[in-house]
Amino acid sequence: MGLREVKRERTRRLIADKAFELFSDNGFGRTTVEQIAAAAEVGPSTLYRYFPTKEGLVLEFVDDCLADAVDWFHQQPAMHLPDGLRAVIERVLEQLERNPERIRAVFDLAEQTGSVSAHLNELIWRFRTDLADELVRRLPTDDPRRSEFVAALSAGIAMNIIETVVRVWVDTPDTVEAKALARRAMRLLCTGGVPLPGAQDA
Amino acid sequence: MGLREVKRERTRRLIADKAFELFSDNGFGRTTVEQIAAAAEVGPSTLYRYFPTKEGLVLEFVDDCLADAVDWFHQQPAMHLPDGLRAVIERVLEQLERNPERIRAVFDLAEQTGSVSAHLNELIWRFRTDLADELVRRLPTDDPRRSEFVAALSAGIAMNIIETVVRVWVDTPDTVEAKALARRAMRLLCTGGVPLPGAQDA
DNA sequence: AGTCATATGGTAGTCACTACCAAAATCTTA
DNA sequence: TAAGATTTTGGTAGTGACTACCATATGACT
Repeated sequence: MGLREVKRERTRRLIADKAFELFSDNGFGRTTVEQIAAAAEVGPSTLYRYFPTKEGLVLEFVDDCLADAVDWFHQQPAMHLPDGLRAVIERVLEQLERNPERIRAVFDLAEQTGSVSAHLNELIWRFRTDLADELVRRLPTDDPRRSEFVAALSAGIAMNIIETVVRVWVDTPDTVEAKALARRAMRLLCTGGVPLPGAQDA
Repeated sequence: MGLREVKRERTRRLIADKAFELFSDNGFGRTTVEQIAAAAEVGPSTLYRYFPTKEGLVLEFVDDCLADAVDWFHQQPAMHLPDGLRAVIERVLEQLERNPERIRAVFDLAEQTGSVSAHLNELIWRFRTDLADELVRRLPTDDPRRSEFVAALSAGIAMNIIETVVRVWVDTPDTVEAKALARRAMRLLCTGGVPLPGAQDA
């Protein structure tokens, strides 16, 4: 790896770190990108070469985790769908757990700031569609409509579990591990602990 | 109702209609709020008194539909949760179906424009949390943690069904009705047609 | 050292959005 | 209906995110 890439990596990290620092000190809305650029000792135009938007500064890590999980799943061999879903869910949580403070910071910012929350939800939505695309490849092709429908619903359920687990997890002092929560969620769903709409009995 | 409110209502509709017109003609990104204000023959400051953001112009109808459904559910008597979930889902779809062209336009814009999609997802997320708050009131209070968890997952599932159904519905020539799709989704979920993650058999 | 590719900082500009104020329209009451 | 109170409106000035563009600086290669 040449010096160029080393520097690029360093600058990128520096910008993101300074950004989180300023956001947590002064709040997202009361921090300007100029201030971030100044703190990282780069020009604003450089900052925008690294990050697409102010919100992107916050969400890059989450984006990477989700993208990684989709890639990873893409390379997995064929397996039964329930196992596959469980595997992606756990993969995402493992990725996120690599940096718990960052995740907490992200969700704190999202809770306080509408535009961050919106971009986060957008990210999540994209993950869901990517996952659905991946799932549909593993479903029978005789009735494409049905398979797309099933894939979309399945991806939604996986996403739902991840999202719910993470939200609980970030609000919890670090005694709980995300994967245990996820397993609990899956058990609740499979055993009827969570009521499915339209089911005959409660 | 005084003349004031009549005019307010008229102006509000006029602005939104002109906005959709311009967006569909020139695209969201290539339309400025000044142009919209000019087309509706009001000043930009007036436009901003009616709508919070450019995206809000697009999403007001969806927002109203979701808000209505939460309100409506809030007033419903106690019922078994599966029936309740089914009821909210159908209520939302009924509301949305009141104005199919608008919904299609909204989702078209969301597909083309990131910021619209982000705001839409944000709206959906808020609906999900509101619904979860409502559900938790109807669950046992002996283990609040568990009830919150179940409520969040249930609300997510309901939202998932609504979202999936609507996305299919807007892409479909109007031969299909949303409620029928929703019932199909519910049946798939309850009968194991959709694989639940971690289930023992596929 | 010299040349090439890329990274950087700065400038100028667009546009969404806010705060504020004076004028116009509507409502109220005598 | 006239006068006053209240709400609605349009305009001005400004902030800040973001883009396009260009000249300069910096690391890469021979």
